[in-house]
Amino acid sequence: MTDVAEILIPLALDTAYSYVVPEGLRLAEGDVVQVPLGPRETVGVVWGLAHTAGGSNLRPVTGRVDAPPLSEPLRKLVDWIARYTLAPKGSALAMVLRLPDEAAARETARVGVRVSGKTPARATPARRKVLEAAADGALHGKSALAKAAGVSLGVVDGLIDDGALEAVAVEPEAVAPPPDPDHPRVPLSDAQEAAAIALIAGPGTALLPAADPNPAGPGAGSLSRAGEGASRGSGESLAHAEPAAPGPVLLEGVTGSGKTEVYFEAVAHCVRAGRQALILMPEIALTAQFLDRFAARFGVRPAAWHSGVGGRRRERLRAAVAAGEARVVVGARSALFLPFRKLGLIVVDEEHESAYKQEDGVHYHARDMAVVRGRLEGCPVVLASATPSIESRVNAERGRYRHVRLPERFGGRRLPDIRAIDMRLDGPERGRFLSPPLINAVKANLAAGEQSLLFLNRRGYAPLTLCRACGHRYRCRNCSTWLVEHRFRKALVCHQCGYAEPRPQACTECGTFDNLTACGPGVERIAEEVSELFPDRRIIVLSSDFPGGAERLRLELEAVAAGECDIVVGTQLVAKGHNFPHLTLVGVLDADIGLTSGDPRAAERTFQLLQQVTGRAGRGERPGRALVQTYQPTHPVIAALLSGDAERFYAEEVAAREAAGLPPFGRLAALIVSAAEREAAEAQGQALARTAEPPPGAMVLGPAEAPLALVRGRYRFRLLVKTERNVDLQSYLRDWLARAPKPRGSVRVAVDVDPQSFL
DNA sequence: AGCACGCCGACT
DNA sequence: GTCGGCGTGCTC
Repeated sequence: MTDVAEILIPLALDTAYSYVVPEGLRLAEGDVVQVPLGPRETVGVVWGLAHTAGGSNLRPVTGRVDAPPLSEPLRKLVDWIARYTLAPKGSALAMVLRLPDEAAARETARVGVRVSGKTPARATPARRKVLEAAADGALHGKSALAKAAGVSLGVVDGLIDDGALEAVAVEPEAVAPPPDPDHPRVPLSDAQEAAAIALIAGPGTALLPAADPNPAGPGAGSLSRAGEGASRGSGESLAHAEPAAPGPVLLEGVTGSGKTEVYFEAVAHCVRAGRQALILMPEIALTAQFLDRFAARFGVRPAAWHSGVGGRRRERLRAAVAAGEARVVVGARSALFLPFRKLGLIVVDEEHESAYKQEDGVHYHARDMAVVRGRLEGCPVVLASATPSIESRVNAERGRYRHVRLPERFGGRRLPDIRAIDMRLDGPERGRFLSPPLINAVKANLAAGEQSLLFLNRRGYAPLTLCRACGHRYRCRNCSTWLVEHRFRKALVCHQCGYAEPRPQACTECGTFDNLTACGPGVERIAEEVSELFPDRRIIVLSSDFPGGAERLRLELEAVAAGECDIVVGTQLVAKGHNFPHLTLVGVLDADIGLTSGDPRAAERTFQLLQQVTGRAGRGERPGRALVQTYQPTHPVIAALLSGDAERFYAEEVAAREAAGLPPFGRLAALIVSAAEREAAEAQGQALARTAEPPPGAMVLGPAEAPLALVRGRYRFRLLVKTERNVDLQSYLRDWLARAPKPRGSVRVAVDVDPQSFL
C-alpha cells in the first residue's frame, strides 16, 4: 500500500497531480507542500489523500512548506469558483495562495537609531548636526535622521560604526490594531438602530425597543454594550457571543441614510463574538474618509487590503488574518481570498458596483463570490447599497436574501429635489452644452456662496474628432471606437485600450492644416465653457486622468470636500466614494449617455449612476437640488429618477427583461475571440457567435444584435444565457463551445451568474 | 508559471 | 548558413 496525495498546484492546471507521500511524512488535506514539477520545485496544496496498492511510478512529495494550511471552506471556495467561472482549478487556487513572496521576505526590517551616550571619537560639524538632531534620545529612522540633520546617510552610518549611535530594530507598527466594538460613538437614529438589530438578529427575532429608555450618554445605545439588551428584559437579546444570523442580507438605504453606521454595528457584534469581519469595497471607495469613519466608530483605523499595500506589510497583514489577529479587514475584491481563521461576517459595500467584476485571469464577481464564501463559512453576508443591482433585489424579493431597508435619510435630511431640463425645449446655444436653466441655477448657487457639481460621464475634451475638409473621423487602430481628444494631453486617446497618438496639426488623411473639429463634449470642454461663463470662479475638473496621479487627485478631492472650490466638473469619479458636504446643486449634463449602448445592463447602470450622483446634492439639513439635462424626459430611467420611484423602475426593468426572454438576474457570459478568428469565420460566411446552436434556452447577443466591442485586437461578445434553475450552466457552455467549430487560438468564456442558483 | 519544441524572417 | 520571434503544449 502506498500513500498518494493529490496535489493542486497554483498554475493553470485543471486537475490535481498525484504524488507519493514519502515514508514518515504525515499530510492532511489543506497542507501546503513542495513538489517536483518537470525540472523544478513548486508549491501546491494537498487536495486529497488516498491509499493505492502496488508500487507506483509517481514522483514523491518533497516536503511540507511552513505555511498555514488552507481551511476547508477556502478549499471548497476554490473548487466552487473554478467550476463556476470555467477557470482551471489551479488558477483559482492561485488567487488564494499568494505565498510570502521572496522579494517581500528579503525586505530588511527597518532599523532605527538613537544616541548611545558615548561620545564619538571624531566630532566633525556634520556629525555634530546629527547628534543634535538625535539629542532627544528617541528612536529615529536612519534616513529621516540624516535628512533632518541635512547630511548624507554615510555620516549616520559612520556614527553607528563609531558607537555614538546605536542601531535598534524598529518594532514594525501593528498592521491590525484591535478595533473596539464598544468605543463611544454617536447614537444611531431609531431607524438605524432597528435596521442594525434586524441585520444582526435575523428573521423572527423580536426587536429591542428602538429608543433607549435610560439613555446614559453616547455609546449607551442598546447595541453598544454587550449584555445590556438582556438586562432590559425586552425579549430576544443580542447576547455577547451569539453569532449573527447567517445568510445573505440586502441592506438597502437611500444615499445619506447612514448605512455604513448600520453595518458597523454588525461588524461590532461580530468582533464582540470573537470572530473576524471583512468589509469589501470597490477600490475607488476605499478612501481615507472611509477609514476615518471606521476609526470614529472603533477607535482605530481598520487593516486595509488593496493593490497599493505591498511588500512586507502585505505579508504581515496576511499572516495576521490567518492567525485571527486582524479582527476587521477593509479591502478591495482580492481581500475576499484572504485566509481568515474564523470569519464571522462579510460586508459588501456598494454591492451594485461593476468594479467588483474581475475581468482578467479568473473572471469573477466579488459580490457573488462573497455570497458563496459566506455560505461556506456559515456566516452572514451583508450586501449594502443605495441602488442595489437588479439581481440582488430580485433575490431579496424572492426571499433568497433577507431585505433590510433604511427608507429615510439620517437626521431628517431630505432627498434632493430633482428636475429635468428638456433639451428639445431649453437646449443650449449651438456649440455649447450648458442649457440656460442650468446656467441660471449655477449662477444663483454661486450667488448664495454654495458649491455646484456639473456631471458628465465622459473624460477628455471631445469624444470624436473629424476633418472638416475630407470628413475623416479618427478611430482607434486596435478597437472599434472613436479616439477621444484630450486637449490637456494634446492627444487623441482610445478609451477602450489606452492607445494614444498626438493630436495632428494636419489631417492625416487629406493633409489639410488646422481643419480638425471636435464633436461633442467631454469634461474638459465643459470646464472651458464654465470658465467662460464664470471667469473668476474656482473651477476644477475631476476625472480619472487627473494630472499628477492618484495622490494629487486624493488631495484635490479632499480640498473639494472642504469646500475649496465653487464648481466641480466631474465624471463618475465624483459619483462614487468621496462625499462633498458643501455641495448643494448637481447638474447632469447628458443623462442619456449610456442608455443606447446595447449593453443589457445599460438602463440599470445609468439609473444607479444618476441616482448616486444626484444624491450627492444637499448640505446638512438643507435638501439639495439636481437638474438633469435630457432629450428623453419620458424614458423609464429618467422618469424613475425624477419621481424618485426606484421600486417602479426595478419592477419595470425586471418585467422588460422577462419580456425579452432574459432572466431578471443576468446570466451573462463573455466570449472573447481574436479578430483573426472572427475574420476567418466570416470568410466562411459565418458569424462566429452563431456557428453552433447555443445551449437550450440561451440567447446570444452577437454581431447581429449588438455592435461588438473590439478591444486590443480581440472581439468581445456577450452571451446572455438563460437556463433553468439548478442547471449546470458550465456544462452547457462547455458543451456548446465543444460543438462550435473552434478556430485556432483560445476562446475564453467568463460567466457572471447569480451564484445562489448553483449552491 | 516556466521551459521546451518548432517553424518562419533578417542577420553576424 | 544560424539567431530569435512567440505560438503551442506539457508538467504527476
